[in-house]
Amino acid sequence: MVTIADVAEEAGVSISTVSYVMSGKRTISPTTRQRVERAIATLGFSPHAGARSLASRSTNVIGLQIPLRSGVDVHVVMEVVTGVVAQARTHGYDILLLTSDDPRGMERAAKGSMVDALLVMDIESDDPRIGVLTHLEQPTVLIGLPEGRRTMPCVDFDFEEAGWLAVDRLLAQGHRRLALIGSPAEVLARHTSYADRLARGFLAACAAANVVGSVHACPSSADATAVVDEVVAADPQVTGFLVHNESALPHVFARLVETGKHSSAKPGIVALCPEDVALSVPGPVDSIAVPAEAIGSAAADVICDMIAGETPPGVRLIAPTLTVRTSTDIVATKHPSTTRAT
Amino acid sequence: MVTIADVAEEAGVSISTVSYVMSGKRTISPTTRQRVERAIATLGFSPHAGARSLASRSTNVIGLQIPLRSGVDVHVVMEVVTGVVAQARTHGYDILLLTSDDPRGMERAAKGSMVDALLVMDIESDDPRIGVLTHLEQPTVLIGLPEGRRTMPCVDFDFEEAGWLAVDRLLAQGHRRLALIGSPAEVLARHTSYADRLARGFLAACAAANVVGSVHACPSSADATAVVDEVVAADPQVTGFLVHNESALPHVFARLVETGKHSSAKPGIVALCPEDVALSVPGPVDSIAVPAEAIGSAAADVICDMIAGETPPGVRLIAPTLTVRTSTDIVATKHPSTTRAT
DNA sequence: CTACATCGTCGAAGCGTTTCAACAGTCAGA
DNA sequence: TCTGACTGTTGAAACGCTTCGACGATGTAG
Repeated sequence: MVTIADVAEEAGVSISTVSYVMSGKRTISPTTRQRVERAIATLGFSPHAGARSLASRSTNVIGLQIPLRSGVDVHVVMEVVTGVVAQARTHGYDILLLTSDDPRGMERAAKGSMVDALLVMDIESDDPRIGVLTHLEQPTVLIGLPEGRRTMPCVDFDFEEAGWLAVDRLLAQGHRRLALIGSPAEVLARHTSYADRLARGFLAACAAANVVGSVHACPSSADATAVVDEVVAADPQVTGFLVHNESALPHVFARLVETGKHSSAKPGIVALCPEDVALSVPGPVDSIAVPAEAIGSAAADVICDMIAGETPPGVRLIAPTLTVRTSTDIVATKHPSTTRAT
Repeated sequence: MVTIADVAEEAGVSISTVSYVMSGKRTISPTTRQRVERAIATLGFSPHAGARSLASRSTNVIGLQIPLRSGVDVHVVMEVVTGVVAQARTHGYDILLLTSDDPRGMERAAKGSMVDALLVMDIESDDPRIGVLTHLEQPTVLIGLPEGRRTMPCVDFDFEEAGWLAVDRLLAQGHRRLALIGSPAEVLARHTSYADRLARGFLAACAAANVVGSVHACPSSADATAVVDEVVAADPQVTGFLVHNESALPHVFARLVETGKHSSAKPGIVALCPEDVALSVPGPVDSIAVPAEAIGSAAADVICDMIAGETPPGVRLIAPTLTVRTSTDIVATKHPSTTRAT
């Protein structure tokens, strides 16, 4: 292993000079800098992460808790992770993967100084992990939005607003009885933050417009077809559907087309999903994009800022955007950006 | 921060004694051990990972390179990751996420002593990263199977054998013209290891049986339907289909049912995908499970053994299993385990 | 020409572990 | 009773880096 001492010797300078060249924390003459940089290159030196973290009391690693629970949308999770990793790297941070849903994994990483900060996904409305997290020294950011007093910075897509936006669109198309075909039952049951907020926005918008709206759990499989049939059987006059379930979307779409509830002439669906999923369905659907990768990079930005000592933004919500595909004039209706602070 | 010195003082012993209690590398009297353990518990001590890695020259972290390229099956990737993380934890290892496809990310992690070993997914038949990896000090395991001289331990599902097995089944059902509906074109184009091997096994089995077999790329979207139509148009007599594309499966299934190529009475499909995907399709299909999580934990086992200094097994392939769902007697045909070594 | 910043560099003191060599104490065998 | 082996414990030396304080050398103002 090549150490900083080897570099120092090769360059004919002291160890501290090499260190200062690398960190830029002191002014160094151009000639010295060049000699050191050349020595680093020739020897292929890269500093020992452990030694560095011991001396500097920081690791340049962020712990990322990702959900393994059933019912979560892997596609979206992966995109969020992608966004986090890529953006964290631009700030010079690596990602340590934490998967156990039990918060002791995070505690272990934090107390063992393995990470400088924690990023937690798959937040529930009343998440039991938050208690543990508040006692840690490292800054923490939630991807999601718990209910009640928010003691911790949060980043997420504005699902509540997305509910309003979808209802707006369905109303504009003349629908007066709406259904939200949502996440699998287990996701709703544990009050996953995004599902709760979407339902809240959807129902509030329906109530505000004095229109009937109902929320339905839906499995991520072909059984989604059955759910559609049940919803229609329960209220045959339902004509507008907000679908928030990536895996179920193809099935729901197919069934609604079959039963004449959706066509390009008479559209009845707004899909809430990543763009490529909306495009992969055999026919046009209006959709609100879940900007999963953007959520990830926003979260990475926030947490890196916090590590750098900047004050966290409280809550940062990414505004939804509706893309219309069912009218002949294809337009992207951008919604005003709603970055709120708490 | 509470250090080992605090624990030592609290317990009334020396620092080294505390260290030996934790590592178990020396015999300690029961009374001392208890005192130390109590002190650790009261103070809530957990050792500083950086200091530990500096002194012991090992990090207890494994770097995992996961693919972000287009066309890969996120579902399968996630399951592999799950398996890796869970199994690595049982060996006391954490996972550092590396996502850049450029091998310099891995080099950085390795040379900076951030990881004790590397696990690389999404291997291509002639993977350019392997050259870089061989020059690293840390042991490396590939999840996948490159062609040619294998200088590195590999773990994977036996896709080649799966090709044979699928053909066996289709032949047994009386099919004589077979098609493999496979991965997206970009995956085939870059010669992703599993796609190559599956095609090889499939074609070899067809040739051995003196039967027509063809391989087709297929996008992971509703356009899969078009691919089915093209395949059938090109050779209307094709009756047996091996489908290896999780996202396309529902569409391919639907189209083959519509066109009368598949029904429970006259089955024409073998699906190669995770079990739950095969079960989510609206009707019975025979399937060969891709045991993604098992691949992940097998890889974790191998790499942990290597770190522990045990000799690697060369190549470890997990044998495929066919599950028959289209006959009235539902049986799992287990294939003889084929763990080969190179 | 002196006084005083400023600049570039260096020596050395940590950072919190692990682990080696050594050392008291106990015990069994001669 | 003495010797040697073994047990349980300890002090101190690494491990490779960051960073503080100090120190000449140079430039600038009085």
